[in-house]
Amino acid sequence: MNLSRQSEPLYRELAAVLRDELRQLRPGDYLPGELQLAARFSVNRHTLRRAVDELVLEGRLLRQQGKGTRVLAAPLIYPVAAGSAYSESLSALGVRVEAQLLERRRRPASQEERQQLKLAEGDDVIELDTLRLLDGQPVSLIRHRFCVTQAARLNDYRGGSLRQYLAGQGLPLTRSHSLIGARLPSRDEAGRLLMPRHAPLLTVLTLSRDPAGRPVELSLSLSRADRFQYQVAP
Amino acid sequence: MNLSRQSEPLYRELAAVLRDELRQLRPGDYLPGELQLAARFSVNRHTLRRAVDELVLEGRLLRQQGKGTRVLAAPLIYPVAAGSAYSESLSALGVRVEAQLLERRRRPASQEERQQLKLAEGDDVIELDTLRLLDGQPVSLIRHRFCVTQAARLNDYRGGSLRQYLAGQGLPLTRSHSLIGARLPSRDEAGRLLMPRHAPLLTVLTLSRDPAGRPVELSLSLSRADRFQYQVAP
DNA sequence: CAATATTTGTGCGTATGTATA
DNA sequence: TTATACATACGCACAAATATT
Repeated sequence: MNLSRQSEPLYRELAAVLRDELRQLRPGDYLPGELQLAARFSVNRHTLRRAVDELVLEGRLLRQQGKGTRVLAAPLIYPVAAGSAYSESLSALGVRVEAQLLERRRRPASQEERQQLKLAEGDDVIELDTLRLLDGQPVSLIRHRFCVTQAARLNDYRGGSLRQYLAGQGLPLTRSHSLIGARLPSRDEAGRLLMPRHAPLLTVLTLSRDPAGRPVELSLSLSRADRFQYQVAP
Repeated sequence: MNLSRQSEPLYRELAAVLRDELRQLRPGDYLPGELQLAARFSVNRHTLRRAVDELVLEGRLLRQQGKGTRVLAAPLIYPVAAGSAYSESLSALGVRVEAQLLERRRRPASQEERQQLKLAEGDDVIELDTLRLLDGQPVSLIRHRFCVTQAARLNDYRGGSLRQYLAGQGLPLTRSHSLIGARLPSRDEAGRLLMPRHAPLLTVLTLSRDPAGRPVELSLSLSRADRFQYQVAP
């Protein structure tokens, strides 16, 4: 096979060929070994690895030392309306929504938390970490922080829609404002979301208020940008 | 120098050392050459390059073939209110805002454009590409698409705030809804924004309407996520 | 202007370490 | 234990972009 195109380096030519061939494979399939592929294309293993690097960066492949290199599921975007609850708008689309409670902590509030939630120095916050799954695939990692005055209401929460649960407890929340950004995941976050470290996260920091307008919850959601977009509607 | 490694690979130890030393340098400074650095740490040039790769991935360094490797400016976040015009909210913060018109095209509308802008089959759109600079640094790449009926109004636009210009032409626009996501830049986009290919972009697709409520403009903005966050306020 | 040096980019070869089956 | 997979690290050579003489 002749990979002579001018101007493009060999490893990117290779990446293009592999990118194309990936479409013949199903998610979860393993790529042939690096030595085998390098031999097939008659290139050095380093060069083959560089080509594979490109596809890993693009989020198409997942490398696992000792096991092999797997094809990842094709990205799917689930638009989400900002105004409504997370779960409702999605289940309306026929998507299976799950939420797992990962951890529950109580600790002193940071300065930013005190400012946003109008807390006094020395106050504690309750922190809940949850993982959101859409159709069984992890999509968002959410860190909720509540005033400690709401602790009693949160005691029995075990999973599922947190906003629905709170509404049932007599505490309907409305979003007050959000700050949206993007960054790369930490090693830990990438692990929990089963994503490559090189694919971006969409970050949404939201302050929510109770019906009386008091700030109650500060949440930071980290979502796989290849599975998720955030919709702002009037 | 002994880079004792228990668990951490050499190139990441090196990256940590370099990351630390970068704080002594000013943005725009050049790093010593690769051969020089490799010699100083007594490692192979590949290993040194791999360490530098890490910092390039993190957006701290910019490589330029034939010139050298430069230290980039520390990330700065400019929150932007969704409701107001891009320029106003920023110049209020004392930031120098510029907009360059890169390109102007007229072409047939795509299906999505016809649907969003309520156009008929065969209608054309006017497409303007602009580059936004904050304090002289490129931050956003924006693609504006207008109904061809607005063509006359756009003829004299050469740069600066597009919304302000249009308001002056008797066409004040208001945002109707936005879809926010994140992805990695293409090679071309990264080049125009002077950013590494591995740092994420925040993408905002916005539909704007004229005072009568008619959809007039569809814009897609691509912003460096390390310089930009999007704020949604009520 | 041309020639040359410097700097990063690409590619090959080899060896060894580490995780997994 | 052994075999196989990916991970790290060394070496050398040349190409391409840029700067300098």
